[in-house]
Amino acid sequence: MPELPEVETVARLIRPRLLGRRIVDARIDWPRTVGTMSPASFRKRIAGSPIDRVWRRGKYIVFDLGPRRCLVGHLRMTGRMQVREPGSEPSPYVKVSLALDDGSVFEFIDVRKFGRLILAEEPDEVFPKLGPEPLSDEFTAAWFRAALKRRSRALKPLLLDQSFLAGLGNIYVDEALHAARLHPLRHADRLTGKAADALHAAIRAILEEAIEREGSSFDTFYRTPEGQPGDYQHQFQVYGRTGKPCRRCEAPIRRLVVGQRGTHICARCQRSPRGRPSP
DNA sequence: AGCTACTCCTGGTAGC
DNA sequence: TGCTACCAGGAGTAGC
Repeated sequence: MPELPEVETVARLIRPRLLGRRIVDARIDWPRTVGTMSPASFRKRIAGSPIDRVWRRGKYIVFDLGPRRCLVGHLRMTGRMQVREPGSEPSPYVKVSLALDDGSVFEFIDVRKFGRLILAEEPDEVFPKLGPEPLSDEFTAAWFRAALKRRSRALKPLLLDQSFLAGLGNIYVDEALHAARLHPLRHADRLTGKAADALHAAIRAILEEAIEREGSSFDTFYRTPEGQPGDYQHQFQVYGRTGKPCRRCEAPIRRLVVGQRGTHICARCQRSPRGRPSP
């Protein structure tokens, strides 16, 4: 599922194809994708809009479309965005198409239809409360230490909470916790400063490397807008490696369920909150 | 505050 | 081979 590195990759790859273009028309094949606005209204309002900027916040991609108009996209589970050349065949599972002034077409593709592409005046109308960007200067080790101290929740649900920290999802949370040798059920306020710093460093390092590798493509869904798979899945230490040996200690990777989410750990490297290896 | 349960979806796969 | 049942999960919401 697309998380911060995948979303950042999408933004980087579609940006040069969109900047300076103007949207001339829209086609909506699945009305829910554009939220509560009617397809007719969406089409009428977006036509003629210039694409001034393409940026990312957490897992959202935002298209600034002139004064007091923007398009806010979220890929959720299986969403993709791409810009196809004039005259080329439409992709399967396209939910929204935006015809651009050079003949190319922006496509929002989404097999499971969870993704959204919302037209609004300001992004804040669409964004829920979002925590800091993990790769920004705001996300310092000191801030993270203090923020963890204020929360009693288990690390896994806390790190998945976008209002705490924006951009992490199931994969990168599991990877970061393993890198920092922390069990997903450890409680945030019980971490030592050293452990909090290790987690902070792990989150940043993993996200940076994943972006460098254009994200992860562990199943048939995620592809970069150029149609290429990402490369970070080869770096996975725990995610999707149930039963395989931990690359650090050889113990088999275990899968558990935490907060309805599949969770992957090395029971030897990541000690349970009780201080014993997980059952 | 933070937990669980439920909802939205459908391709892939396990089991028969 | 062909069918059915179930799984994956981000995030919003409801209820406790």
